[in-house]
Amino acid sequence: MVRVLVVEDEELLAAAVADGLIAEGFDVDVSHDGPDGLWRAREGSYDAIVLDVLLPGMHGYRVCRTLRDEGVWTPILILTAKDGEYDEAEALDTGADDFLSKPFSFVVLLARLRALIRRGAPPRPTVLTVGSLELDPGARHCRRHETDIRLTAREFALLEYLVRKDGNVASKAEILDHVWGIDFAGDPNVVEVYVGYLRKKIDAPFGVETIKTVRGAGYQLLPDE
Amino acid sequence: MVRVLVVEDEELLAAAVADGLIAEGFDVDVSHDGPDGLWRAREGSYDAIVLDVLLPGMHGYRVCRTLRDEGVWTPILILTAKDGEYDEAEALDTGADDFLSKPFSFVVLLARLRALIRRGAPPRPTVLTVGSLELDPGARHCRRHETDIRLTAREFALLEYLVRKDGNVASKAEILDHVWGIDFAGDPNVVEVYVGYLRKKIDAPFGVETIKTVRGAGYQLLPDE
DNA sequence: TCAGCGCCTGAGAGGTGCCTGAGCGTCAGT
DNA sequence: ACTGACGCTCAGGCACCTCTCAGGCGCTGA
Repeated sequence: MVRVLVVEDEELLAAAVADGLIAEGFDVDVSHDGPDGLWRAREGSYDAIVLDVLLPGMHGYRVCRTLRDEGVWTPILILTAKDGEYDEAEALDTGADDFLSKPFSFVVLLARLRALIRRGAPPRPTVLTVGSLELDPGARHCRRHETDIRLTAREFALLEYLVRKDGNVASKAEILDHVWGIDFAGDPNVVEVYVGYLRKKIDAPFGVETIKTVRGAGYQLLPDE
Repeated sequence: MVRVLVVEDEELLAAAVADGLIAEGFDVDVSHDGPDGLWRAREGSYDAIVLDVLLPGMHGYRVCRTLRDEGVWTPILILTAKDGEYDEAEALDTGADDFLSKPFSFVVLLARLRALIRRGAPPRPTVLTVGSLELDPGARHCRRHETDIRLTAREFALLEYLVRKDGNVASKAEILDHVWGIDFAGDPNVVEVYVGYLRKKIDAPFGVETIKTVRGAGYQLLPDE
């Protein structure tokens, strides 16, 4: 079963596209605004996404860019009403895979969508590095200096968050929100505890100190070399 | 060095495109007719091909189709003077990866070409392999070390999904969505049970452990050698 | 120098996720 | 109807993970 997500706020157009795709044998979900589309797309279980640029709540380009930044590489086809050439270039630069300007014919949409799905989500070099530390969120691998490091789910999530902060300081509240979830009601001390676990695994064995405590502000991950 | 082949018979246009691409740092070869373009493209050492449809000697669509039939999956961008919508669909169906109708702007060509190259040539093997494990989705065959392995439909679907993940971790929810279908309402424990079945069939008899459990994240299939 | 606060850490209880064997219903072939 | 293969559910058990707690350390400002 091929699953497609259609993110489009114009009810009529969304319904038309969805019906057409369903008639072609696709399994279609429809979302009507940016944040909701982003949320669904994040689940990562779609084979392709049709994304409008003018969306309530969040611009299509931002949805696209956000997904790519989070390591979601589901093929994305951007729909836009503008047809200036630079828009097209811009769309592709945000990490979209294809582009179609309204008004478009359903036949073209279908052909392009099929081409995207046939091609599939390309395996990208998703490995994040900070100094000698390498993190592969897809494969859930972590290594430093050719040495594999075993991390638990929480440890990995925390480290990934710090890595994506790219050297900036992450406050404890921020970490709690993103790694533990906004509904976490427990002791904020967990963060300190888990930072401790991480230091024991990714710093201490290598004689480095890359997770720095910024007293009163939070934590930051710095390169070791 | 990124190598691009431009197959275009109009001298002026070919020169303009080639010069522009060279200025952008690409290594460009130009071919002026169909058979010659096909011949060069067959060498397979290009990262992308820009292909006109109206060519002396051989139509661009035939060049494209022939290459695909021969197993050459270099990304191809088709250029055409016609702009009827069905032409576009047709171009993509011959196995092209993208499509641009003349007149086009160089900025767009560049953006699209970059997108194609970034994406790379999608590997389309009929037989998937992970280490010594071979999987033929078409024939529904599975073997390891010359030994045929009998799998049930579900087991095969699950294994195929894991293989296609290419070493990345597949979460249980994701597996349920793709292998059992999004409307599956039963016990998520089935995944664990079927992973157990697979391990008994493809790992245990060969003394290897290729299906790894990533606690809190999912499962991943790794090569055995 | 001292008080106070923020951070670190070791120990441990409790919980969750995962594995497995047993067993039931269904369907196709005999 | 019998048999076997298949798909799935269920419950027990284990290992590991997650989080709490409390004592102690060290930085900071008065």
